[in-house]
Amino acid sequence: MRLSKSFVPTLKEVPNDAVVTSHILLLRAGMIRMLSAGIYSFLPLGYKIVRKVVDIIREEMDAIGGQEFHLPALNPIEIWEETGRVEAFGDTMFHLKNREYILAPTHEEIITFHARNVVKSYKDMPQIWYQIQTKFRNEARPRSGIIRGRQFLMKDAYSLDTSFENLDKSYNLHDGAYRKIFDRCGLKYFVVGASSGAMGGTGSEEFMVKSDAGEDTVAYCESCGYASNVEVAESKVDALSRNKVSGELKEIHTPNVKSIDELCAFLKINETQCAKSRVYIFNNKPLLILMLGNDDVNETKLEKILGGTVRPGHTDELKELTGADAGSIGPISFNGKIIADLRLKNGNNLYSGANKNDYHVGGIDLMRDVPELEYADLRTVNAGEQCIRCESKLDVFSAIELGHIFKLGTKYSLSMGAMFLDENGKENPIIMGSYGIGVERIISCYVEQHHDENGIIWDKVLTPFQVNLLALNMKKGNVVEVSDKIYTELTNNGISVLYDDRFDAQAGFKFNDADLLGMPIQIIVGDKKLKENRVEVKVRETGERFDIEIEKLNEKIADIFKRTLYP
RNA sequence: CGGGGUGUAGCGCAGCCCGGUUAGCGCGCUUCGUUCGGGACGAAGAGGUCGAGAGUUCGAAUCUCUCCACCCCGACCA
Repeated sequence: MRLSKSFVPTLKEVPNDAVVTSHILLLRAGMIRMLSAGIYSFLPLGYKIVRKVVDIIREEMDAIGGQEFHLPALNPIEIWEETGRVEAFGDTMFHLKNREYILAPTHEEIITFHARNVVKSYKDMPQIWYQIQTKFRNEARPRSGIIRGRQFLMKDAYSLDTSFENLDKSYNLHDGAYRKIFDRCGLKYFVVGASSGAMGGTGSEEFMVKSDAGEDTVAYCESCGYASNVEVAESKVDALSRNKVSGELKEIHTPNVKSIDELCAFLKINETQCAKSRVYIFNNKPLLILMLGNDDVNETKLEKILGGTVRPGHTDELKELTGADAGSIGPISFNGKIIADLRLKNGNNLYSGANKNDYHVGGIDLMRDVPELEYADLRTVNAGEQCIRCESKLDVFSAIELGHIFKLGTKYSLSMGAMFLDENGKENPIIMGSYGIGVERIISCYVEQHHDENGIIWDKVLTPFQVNLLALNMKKGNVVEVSDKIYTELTNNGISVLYDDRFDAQAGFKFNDADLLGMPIQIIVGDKKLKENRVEVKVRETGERFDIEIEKLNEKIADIFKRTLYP
């Protein structure tokens, strides 16, 4: 492709609204442009990368027996009402104004719709159905360029099986395919145990890329490889040990003491002597959660235990429900259900709020003073705690979710009536799995992982063109002649070439654009070296430069490509 | 949805507090000339409903109100 005839609007300056590196570089390289918050156009160069990613995904999905569909993004709302997910998605789902349609945020319902009409016998399974298609989610806050958009490309796959054992097989096939896909794309990633959230189901794993731009938080153990989304992560922390003697309940005046730290400082006690209270609303009823010291409530764990969604109580509700403001709330005389974290189990001589502003209560014995108290693991894991498996120190960091695989089980088949007859003529629900990959996120993560101060560094797999040919001075006849010849020859040999043949652009301009765009090999044709019948070859990743005789150019390029740029 | 910020030429910004010629600067763009291997130089140009609407005023980019858009933090999120 001749750059002089192409639309590749590179930017020298960083657009004001871009903060995340991948966003900045993709904008500057003329690969994407924003239309509206969370809605992006791919320009020709960027779309070439999308197609490369999609091709890899397609190959690996086909390799595990996947069959590609193309399902409608425009869906009648009734199908979504069958599973109750219109409500579950809430405002995240786009609704049309002039017809009872929605824009699909995912496709479990549509797949199940087709499955129930067609898959009637155990002989019809297993099936793996997938598509690579645009999804719509009305994100309250899109961010980080194409990492979180309101419209985005997703590879979504669904498995249909006769049993949970067979679901495991389909799930493992996807696990393997996903690893191949991300490996081939040149990504460093890891796999973590995850929450299945609103998707429902019995098990799930996420494919994560470590990144400050990420919105998920991951706990990771370097020594044994334990990796888990903090939503479900566990660590080894000491529980309370019960004192032999329980003290008397006593109310203590604690003016202006709100946080656990303030309480400890005021009473000169340790935080492990404190029970922190958080009030949630579950099914319109108040729920008090007790945590040891400064431990944070993990709302995902809480919701899993309760089997429904909770919300933190509003400030004005707290006073009404407990008689006190946040900071003075506690379990004694609390009117409602109370659940305590396992670390507090059977603790005594504890301090907590008195449900009266500026007062705390000491000498609490949970066994004595909080009857019928339930315990559960409700903690959020912190960095530096011991790994649940090997007791080494856990690392906690941000990560971008690239893909997510779920064992759905029967959630959709039961609610939508997708049944089959087994070998004994007995009717059973289809056992389903669902598997997603964010296409734009692969690209963003790649750029996050492969760039330097000058721009993007593509390897030979995802790059929009394999070679960037720079004719340094188009006003010199010999430069044009040789460049044109190289361009034609390489193209005829099946090597894709972006040919910077811009007439007016100066050498420095072309060098900088080439580094920004990041094709793996640059061939630089300049008057100076042409006099010795040589051109320069530069490897973008390493910065290596070679002066090559024109006759040996093909050989050299083949040689460089033979080396795996990212092993 | 809560908090904070921004909106002036294609991009990056100044001007606004303290209202007053024809709204500036850098980059980019057009034309001509010079230059030509790391974002050149000179000269001459084009390009603006100052986010939108209403108000105050003799006069508004500037003050007031409403709305919109975008960014960041949080909440939420498969």
